[in-house]
Amino acid sequence: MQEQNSLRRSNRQRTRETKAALLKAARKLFVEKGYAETSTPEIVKAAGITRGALYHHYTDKEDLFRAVLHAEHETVAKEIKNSSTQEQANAIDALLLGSHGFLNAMNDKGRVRLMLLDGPAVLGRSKLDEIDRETSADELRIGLQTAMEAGEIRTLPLSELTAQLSAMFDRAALAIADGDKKEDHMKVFEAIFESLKV
Amino acid sequence: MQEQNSLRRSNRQRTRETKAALLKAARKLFVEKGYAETSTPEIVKAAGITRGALYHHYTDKEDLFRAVLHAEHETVAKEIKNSSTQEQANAIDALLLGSHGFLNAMNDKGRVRLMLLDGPAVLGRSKLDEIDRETSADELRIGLQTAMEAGEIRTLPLSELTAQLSAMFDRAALAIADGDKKEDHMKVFEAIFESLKV
DNA sequence: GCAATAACATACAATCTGTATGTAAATATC
DNA sequence: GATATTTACATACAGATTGTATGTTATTGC
Repeated sequence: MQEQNSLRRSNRQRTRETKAALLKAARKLFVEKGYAETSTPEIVKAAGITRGALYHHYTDKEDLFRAVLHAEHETVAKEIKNSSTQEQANAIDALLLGSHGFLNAMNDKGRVRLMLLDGPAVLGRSKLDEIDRETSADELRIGLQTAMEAGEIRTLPLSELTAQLSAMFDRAALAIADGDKKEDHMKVFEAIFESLKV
Repeated sequence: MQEQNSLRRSNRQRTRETKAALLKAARKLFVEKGYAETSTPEIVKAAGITRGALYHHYTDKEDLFRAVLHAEHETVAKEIKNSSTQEQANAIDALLLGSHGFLNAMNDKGRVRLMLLDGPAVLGRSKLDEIDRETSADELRIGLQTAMEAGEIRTLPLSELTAQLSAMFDRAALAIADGDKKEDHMKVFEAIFESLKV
């Protein structure tokens, strides 16, 4: 005698809803208090489920964190994409526009903590970079590569240049979320991008 | 009837020795396993004391970590200083030499983890930057400032430039400790430093 | 309709952290 | 130089957290 009421959901739907609630609650708490200070009992309470469900869908707390970060990277990638709809004529302008988009998307203390402080410490840079490649499609690297091949910017070790520029973006985002002026950081970017010209 | 044997130590000496043993054991474990995975029982066991002593000398685990990081930053600052004994004629060369020194000093996976991954996550960038100012005397910033004032390099927002260059150094150190070639990162540095010329 | 499995909930064992309390050694005081 | 006070610990404890083991209920495959 099964309950044939409105609560009936397929397994796929149940999983989807549970995971969604879990991710939402976890993101909120990770953002507010950081990874280490957020407990799984807190998370599941906020999500309206139990720890049993959490450990059914994710292998451990770190795995849940990884899922949250993955979604966050996707969101940021999307926001950046939306912010710069039109194609840019040259590489430098594209870089500048991308920087603006990134800094705007990252202008959030919690998000910065999630992605730039806890992320590397909890998952390590390599796993983090992997998420980044998956979600952002390695946009910066590709952009630099095409610009290099087109002779628009100097030929330099691609991976290393990408890593270092990316590090600059991250640090700027961190500083801006902490009160720095976006414009001042952009001035530095402009100078450095300018210098990449052949 | 006091024990007048060789074990008699002044309080100052007791404290010094206990703290030293604690710092040494803690550093080793933090480097090997990271902050979160290292427990205080482990640390005190390795140091040959008890948790009571730890909590007597440091307010909590984070405070001990801060002390470890402080010492580490001092060591690195010293290593860099030693590596570049002679004064450089111009700002760019000084930057290049400093970069070499930094990357050499940081060529250690554990040290990188300690200072560049766990450090920011556990203490936050602001506290970390404070340690850096205390130990390195803000060398990079001063160097850039004098170079700027001497008209050797472009005038740009000083703090922001310092932060971004520092971020590049850090990321390069991280990547090199992870297997990247130092030379490739140096090529990028060279290009960017070159571009700072007026 | 029943077996098998997925999606949970509950209970448990092993830590870990910070604190409270107790003790011995060193130092200040008279 | 004996005693009081403070410092430097050690031990014991309370609360909380993590991952796992074990149940239970709902869904799905046959």
